[in-house]
Amino acid sequence: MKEKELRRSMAVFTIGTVMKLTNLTARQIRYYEEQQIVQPQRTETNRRMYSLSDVDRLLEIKDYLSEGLNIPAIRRIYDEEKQKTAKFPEEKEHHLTDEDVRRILYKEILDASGFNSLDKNTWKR
DNA sequence: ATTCTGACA
DNA sequence: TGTCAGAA
Repeated sequence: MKEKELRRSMAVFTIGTVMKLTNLTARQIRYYEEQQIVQPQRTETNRRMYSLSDVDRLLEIKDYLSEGLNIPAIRRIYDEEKQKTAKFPEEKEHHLTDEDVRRILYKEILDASGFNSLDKNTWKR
């Protein structure tokens, strides 16, 4: 299943088609890149090229944002995912268990909403 | 015609 | 985030 990963990783979409696929504006797509949460490739002429994975990521970012997460929080999530990938190169699929994601998201949502007065042990687990 | 960067009435 | 300018 390495062939599939390769295809999902190949940058074949222009920002124009990504806009249609994600319903995001070019401004937003470029901004997210600025914030380091998506890293499209560039052509020799400096045009951004996105892969299927990038599109999925953009769609995912849209969800996180609507769930109340801010850019820094989202960046941290992908950074942690990258750290685990580096730690377990073999396990290509489940880098983060559903529980890991829930725990992280719940914490981030509280951070983003400035509701940090609660005891961390209250929603631990 | 499309995309890029930088800037802000 | 929108939008406009000037360049590629």
